[in-house]
Amino acid sequence: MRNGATYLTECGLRPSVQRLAIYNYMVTHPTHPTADEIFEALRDSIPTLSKTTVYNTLKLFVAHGVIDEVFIDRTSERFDGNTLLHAHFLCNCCGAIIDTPIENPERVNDSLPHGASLNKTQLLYFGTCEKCLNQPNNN
Amino acid sequence: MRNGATYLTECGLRPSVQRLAIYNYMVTHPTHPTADEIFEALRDSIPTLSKTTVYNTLKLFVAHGVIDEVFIDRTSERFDGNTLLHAHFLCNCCGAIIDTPIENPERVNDSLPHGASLNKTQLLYFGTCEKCLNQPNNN
DNA sequence: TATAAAATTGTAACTATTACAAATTTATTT
DNA sequence: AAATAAATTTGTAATAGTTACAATTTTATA
Repeated sequence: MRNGATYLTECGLRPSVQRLAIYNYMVTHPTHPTADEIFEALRDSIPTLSKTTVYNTLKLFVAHGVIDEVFIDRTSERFDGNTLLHAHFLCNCCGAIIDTPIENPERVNDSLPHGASLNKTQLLYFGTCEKCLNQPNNN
Repeated sequence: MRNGATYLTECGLRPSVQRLAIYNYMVTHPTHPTADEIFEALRDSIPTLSKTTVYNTLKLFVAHGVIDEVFIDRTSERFDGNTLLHAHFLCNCCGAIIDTPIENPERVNDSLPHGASLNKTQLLYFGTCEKCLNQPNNN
């Protein structure tokens, strides 16, 4: 596992206590957490932590390519410590966001508009996950 | 072009003046408008129109499959009168949302999680459109 | 025509996010 | 080491999109 402080420094960001905690939370929780979830998770270990800091830091991380934002949930911003290309599946039943590898990554950007330059691709699926399908109550 | 009133009726929705106006706006404006844009565009012809009605109607349309919601813009809900599978490109420069055909539609759902059932797919691109690339000021 | 159901409306509330200025921490210079 | 400057964090208040809700209006049914 990559050293967080070193990595933030490499990305041009000073590895403050808050930034490091947020970064470490992201890489150890591949659950696409919201700012509020991160804030609640870290406030015990950093009692002075402000929610504004969490928002600012996440935005800063996205701007520096440290993390990604996933647009799969309109109710809250969701962040992803894994910046490598992969697809996301949102289960409409349990709300889980599941990562999946993209089967044909060399083809996923074939549908760009003519002449456009590309910064980011998101392949999003919405449906019901296997677990929920096997729980008869939920259907 | 499909008759709006007939289509709404087929979808189990009463074709009120408001619903018909919103539906007609959607099919004649493939710009992925927000609720507010639709409200502003229709308030002249329907002076009593309420923004709540626009929101409610759009949500109702989505629930009945009359239109889709596109998750490409986190600042506002964006709606799409074209419910056939296609990709979306958001230009970070001018804000335009461009439709593109999906080149290999038979492969776009290959990356589903194991055992999951699929309701909807969204293939989103973010970048700079050809027009903005050709305007040196913006780069 | 009377009654019931559906749809619309306006206001107020809600929630996620951002703006901003003050306070704190960290780095740099003297 | 002390003083100064820069960067970061913090808390509060504001913003904006969306929703809840109850009242009103419209449409359908009896």
